[in-house]
Amino acid sequence: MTIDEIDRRLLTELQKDATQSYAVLGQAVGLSAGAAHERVRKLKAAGVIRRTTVEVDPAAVGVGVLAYVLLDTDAWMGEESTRRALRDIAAVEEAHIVAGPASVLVKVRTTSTEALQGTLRALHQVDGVTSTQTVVVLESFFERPPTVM
Amino acid sequence: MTIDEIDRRLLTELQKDATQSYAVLGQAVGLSAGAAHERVRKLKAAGVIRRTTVEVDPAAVGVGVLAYVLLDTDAWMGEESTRRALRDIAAVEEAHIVAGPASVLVKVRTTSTEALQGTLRALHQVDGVTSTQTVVVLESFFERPPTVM
DNA sequence: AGTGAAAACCATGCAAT
DNA sequence: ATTGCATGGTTTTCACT
Repeated sequence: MTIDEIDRRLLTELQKDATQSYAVLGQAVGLSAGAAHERVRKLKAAGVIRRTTVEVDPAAVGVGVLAYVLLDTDAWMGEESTRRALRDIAAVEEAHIVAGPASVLVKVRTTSTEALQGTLRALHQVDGVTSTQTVVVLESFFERPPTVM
Repeated sequence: MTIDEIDRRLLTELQKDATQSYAVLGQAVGLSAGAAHERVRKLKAAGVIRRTTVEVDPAAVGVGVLAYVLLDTDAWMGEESTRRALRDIAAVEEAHIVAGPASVLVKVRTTSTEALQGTLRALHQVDGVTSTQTVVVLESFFERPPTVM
């Protein structure tokens, strides 16, 4: 799908607040409500907008500990089984195959440092994982949606 | 704010799809539409729900390169000026103060590896930053919202 | 806190351009 | 592809429980 400047502005507006009416949204980008609606419909159909969701305060729902864990491995981790194993660990919020010394990077959120330890144990038990390096977050400056280029 | 089991289920439902009507949402948790609405209103007022937003496919909007960068520093980075300097770099999606060898971890998304290089230069120019270690993502397994505990 | 209903508002579909 | 309008559905409010 081809995205123009108006689409980009619509996406940025919706990232800020997806509860806006199409009338307001259209005004923000210089379009009628109907036209704004039609463009957003197409952005959803094309998968540019994956879903409408709520951003939850992690600490408020009991997951106040954040850490990034590098997984060193002795096997190729690009298989579906690896993906599933990581997805089944609820504390794992992101998982990426990375270039460089370690081969997998995961973002982990837990209720406590004790629970973090439990998650590290679970990560060690994933097939192919030989060791882990953990970076614990002390304070988050910000987490925001990707910039729409 | 105190969050009970019904709130947790509402939050999980809304993370999956925030366009659901309160009638459907209420049914999913065994509540009337009015009661579901009132609970969601309180969750928003208390800041448990930070905002309603759209999840955009990064590649579709031109930011297909993802990397994590560890910043080594020779000064305390917990100041507002540091926060601002990092926030002003559009490619920086997350920034955290971390324990361990490096003191700041940032998540970066760019249009190309050339643009990534430009972002690394910008990060080097932030006050206190002495060196950077970059981990480039080759493939993302998944990125999902935090689990509501 | 939850229910049920009324009123205002908005999304959605369509005819016209 | 955008506009303006009609309609059905949804949010929002309120009196009652």
